[in-house]
Parts: sequence; C-alpha cells; structure tokens
Amino acid sequence: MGTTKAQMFTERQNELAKFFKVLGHPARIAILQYISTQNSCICSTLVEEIGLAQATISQHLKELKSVDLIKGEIEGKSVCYCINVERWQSIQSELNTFFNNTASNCC
Amino acid sequence: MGTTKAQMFTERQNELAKFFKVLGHPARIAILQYISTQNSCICSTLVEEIGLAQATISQHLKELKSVDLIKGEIEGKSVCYCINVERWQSIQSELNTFFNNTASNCC
DNA sequence: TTTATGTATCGCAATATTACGATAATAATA
DNA sequence: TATTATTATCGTAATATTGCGATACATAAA
Repeated sequence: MGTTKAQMFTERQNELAKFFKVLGHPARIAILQYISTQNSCICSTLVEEIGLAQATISQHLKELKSVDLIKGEIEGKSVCYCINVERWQSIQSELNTFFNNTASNCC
Repeated sequence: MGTTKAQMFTERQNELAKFFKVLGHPARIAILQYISTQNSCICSTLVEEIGLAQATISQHLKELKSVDLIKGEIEGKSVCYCINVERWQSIQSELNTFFNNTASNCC
C-alpha cells in the first residue's frame, strides 16, 4: 500500500500523470515563472527569490529536470538553469491533446 | 517540515499547482478518460474498468470533484459522474495561459 | 419491512513528498 | 595551495498520499 499501482495503467497515462505531478507544486511553478522572467539564464538567485532553503530548491530543480522541463548548464562555479523550450512546447501540446480528447457531452 | 509552504507563494501559483496535482495521478487520468468515452453518464463501472478497490476509486473521484473537474449527480441508488465541461475548458485555458506566459529564449 | 446494490467515509498500513541542516564536491579566486 | 562561492547529495523529521477492508448510509427492489 501507499504506492501508486502504475502497472494498472497505460504508459501514456503514467507519463501524463508524471508531467502533471511535477507541475503540481507551487515552488516548481514559481521557479518556472521566475526563470521565464529572466532574459538570460539565471543560476540560483532562486534561493533568495523563492525563499526556500538551498537544498530544497535544488531538489525541486532536480524534479523539473527529471521530465526535461528545464536544463542546467555548468557555467563556472554556478549552474545556469533555463527552460527547455522544445520540451516545453511538446509538453504543452501533449497536455492540450489530452484536454481536447477528454471531453464529454453528458449531463 | 513535510508541509508545502503555501504562504510563500501567490494564490495563483497555489491554484495552478493544485490543478496540476489533482491531474498528477494515473488513476485520475484513467477515470477522466473513461468517463469521456461514454456518451452518457456512467456511474461506477469505474471500479471494474480501472481495477482499483471501490474505496480507492471513490477517493480519487472526491479529489477530482475538489477542483470541480467532474460533477456527480445522484441517480437512483447510484451516482452519475461526468466531466464539468465549462470548468474543463476554463482549466485548459488557465494552463495554456501559464504555458504561454512561461517561456524564455535563454540558453 | 427486509434485502440487495451502490457509494462515501473511517481507520489503518505502507510509501512518497516536502523541507532542511550538514556535508561533500567542484571550480573560481586570493 | 588555501579560501570562498555555488550546487548536489545524504540523512532525517514531519506530513501527505495511496490503497484497502470494514462499515455506514441511502435508495431500489423483493
């Protein structure tokens, strides 16, 4: 118990849920929004901007990376994170497909 | 610890994250997809279709209802669940706004 | 009224997530 | 080389989520 029974669902269902899940935390939303306000890459002024501990931010960044929503390039002693634009668009398109395919005229 | 620090984020960020979070489980994706394949409302053949226990399905339905993605109408001794189409579209539009506003040209 | 059916809720166990301090690892700088 | 700055990872505590059996509750049917 306690574990999601992933084997009961299709690969696509699990993948969709994974994207949604990663986006399902306000800190990760805030990180994405902050990154997007910067014209150039930012590193981790995120810690100051968001106000969570460095370890926590790093963990959230790791999750965003796990679905390739962001990419990080090492730049000297810091790491430059930015949105993976191609991936961003393909995920948006995936989610729209899901929304468009899932609608009913009942009730 | 362990609790999301919602007070650090904007209402909009929390709300967006909440939608994503509810969609972030394959069983709930499967429920939405199954409901949408039915022309008329279904009740809970969902239990048979999805293969989770009745208590578990009921819990997932409750979460979907918590963000108004579905609505349930009592119909005799069963409950007819269906997608809340207006809400569905407004959420899709919200998410697209988020995606469109969050994109950068860095890296 | 009794029985059967469908659903919600309670209580619990297992596991996952969130958050953070401490520490390791890496690279620039003095 | 020693120091400093930046980030990742480890370990841990608190809390949340997932899943299910048991049970309560409501309505239809016998």
